[in-house]
Amino acid sequence: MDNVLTRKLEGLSPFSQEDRELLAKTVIGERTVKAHKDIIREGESPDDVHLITSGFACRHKILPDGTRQIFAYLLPGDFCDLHVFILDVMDHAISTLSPCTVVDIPRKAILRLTERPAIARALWWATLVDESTLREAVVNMGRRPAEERVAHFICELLARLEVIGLVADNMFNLPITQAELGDTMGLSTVHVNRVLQYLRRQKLITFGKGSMNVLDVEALKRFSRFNPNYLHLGQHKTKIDRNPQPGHRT
Amino acid sequence: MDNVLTRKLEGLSPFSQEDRELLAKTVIGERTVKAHKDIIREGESPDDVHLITSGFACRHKILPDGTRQIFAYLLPGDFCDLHVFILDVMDHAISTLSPCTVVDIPRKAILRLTERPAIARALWWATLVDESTLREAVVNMGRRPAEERVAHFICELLARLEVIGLVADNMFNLPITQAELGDTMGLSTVHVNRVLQYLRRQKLITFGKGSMNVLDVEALKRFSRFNPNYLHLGQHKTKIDRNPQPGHRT
DNA sequence: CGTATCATTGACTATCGTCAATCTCTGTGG
DNA sequence: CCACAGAGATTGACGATAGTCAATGATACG
Repeated sequence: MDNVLTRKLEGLSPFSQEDRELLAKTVIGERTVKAHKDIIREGESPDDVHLITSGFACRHKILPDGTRQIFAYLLPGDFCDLHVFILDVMDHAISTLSPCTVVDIPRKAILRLTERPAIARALWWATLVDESTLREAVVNMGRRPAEERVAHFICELLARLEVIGLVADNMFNLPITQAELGDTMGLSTVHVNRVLQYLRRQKLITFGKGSMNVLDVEALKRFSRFNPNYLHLGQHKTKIDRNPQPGHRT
Repeated sequence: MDNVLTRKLEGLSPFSQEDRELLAKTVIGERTVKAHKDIIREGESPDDVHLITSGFACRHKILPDGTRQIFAYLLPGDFCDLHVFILDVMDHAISTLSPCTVVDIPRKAILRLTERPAIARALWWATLVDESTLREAVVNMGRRPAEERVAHFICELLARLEVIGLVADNMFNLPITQAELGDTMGLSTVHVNRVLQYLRRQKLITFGKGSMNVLDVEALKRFSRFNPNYLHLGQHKTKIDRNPQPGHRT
């Protein structure tokens, strides 16, 4: 049974047995972190790199006026701060949304990983997919009305969680509040609530008690014009993109 | 006289004479591209990497309904598509906003660059700064009202252009239309116009005939709560951040 | 000049935010 | 077992920000 990191990185291409073993040896020493705790704060420059192995965390910034913007969800298999190798300090914070387990990986171990070309390439790939996901977040905030925006976000989470095996029957754990969803989508809590009700009325989803249930995947994808290309799923051709959207032209 | 690329990459740390020479040898063979032309289209996987050496280009996506979202400005010294080394295809397009000059650099030449540790590190750094800038774009779209959003964008451009020596007297060339500004900020053309008028009335800027003039830099930074940390300017401590904003707490 | 592109304006609308109250749980202490 | 507190979800009323539409200016270019 491979760990989440291996599973995710093999999205690009399969590893040799040695690479897989090295990865397994590297991902050891899980610790638990409670919900709503900081893993790294803005301004810090941690010695270890942090890998989420279970639970939901997020990258976010808090503005001078106290409002918050979340710009990325970190799921099991995601690195928090590979970049601190190069950039001196964190320019944003990383906090847990739900209880998480985290592995602290020393810089040295990461350097050892990057000596293996296949792994180095996979890490590079993961970074680029993060960047691509961020670009889509800009599109989402800039050009989609609230209903589509939230729907698109749900499609993205569904696709990403499916890859790491955390979706069953189009349903997944999402133990976050509507206020946190608002901080993610750039919407007020009240408006998030209205949007969720709309999506429920449309029989697209149900959401409550920390669980998201997508009732009609195809309709949700159509509604939000979800095109999973930007996730560069590669090997992971799961059912989420077996029916690619034809280009809409109006 | 160093080229724009060298000048930009030395923001992290100075290069040896050999590294500087290698960079100079690599950046040869400029070609001109007219305004509003695609440099790379979505879906392509170019053989060469493209470096902007003068003019403004942008990363953008066009949505099914025809609306467009620009999510990054590419200035002289910026690479368009270093990532196509790893990701198979472009998930977005890159087009010129103004007339540009571009250097096409073959994959091989890039590989030769990355054999020099200092250069490899600098390229890695540049990629991470791009990502950080993208994060700030999400914050900007999600949590700032239109006036601050546009003001913040102007501060960012000012800081980035200053580093490469394209600002004189707080004034810089910006030959783009208000519609393009709208596609950048997630605003309608009409609203961009209203916002620009507001900023003019406040005596913060003037903008017209392809030229942006920041009348009161400090006031503009204060107004948009601009904190340049995310640009990781490093060596480039120019006057833009000689007066860092104290943390506002309300 | 005539045309095209961009900037500007006004009137109207709609999306979304704010405020404040209420409701629904869930867990806790008595 | 029940009352109560606290967190989060939900509602309604209202206002503000930003979009749409359509007309009008301004400028540049052939």
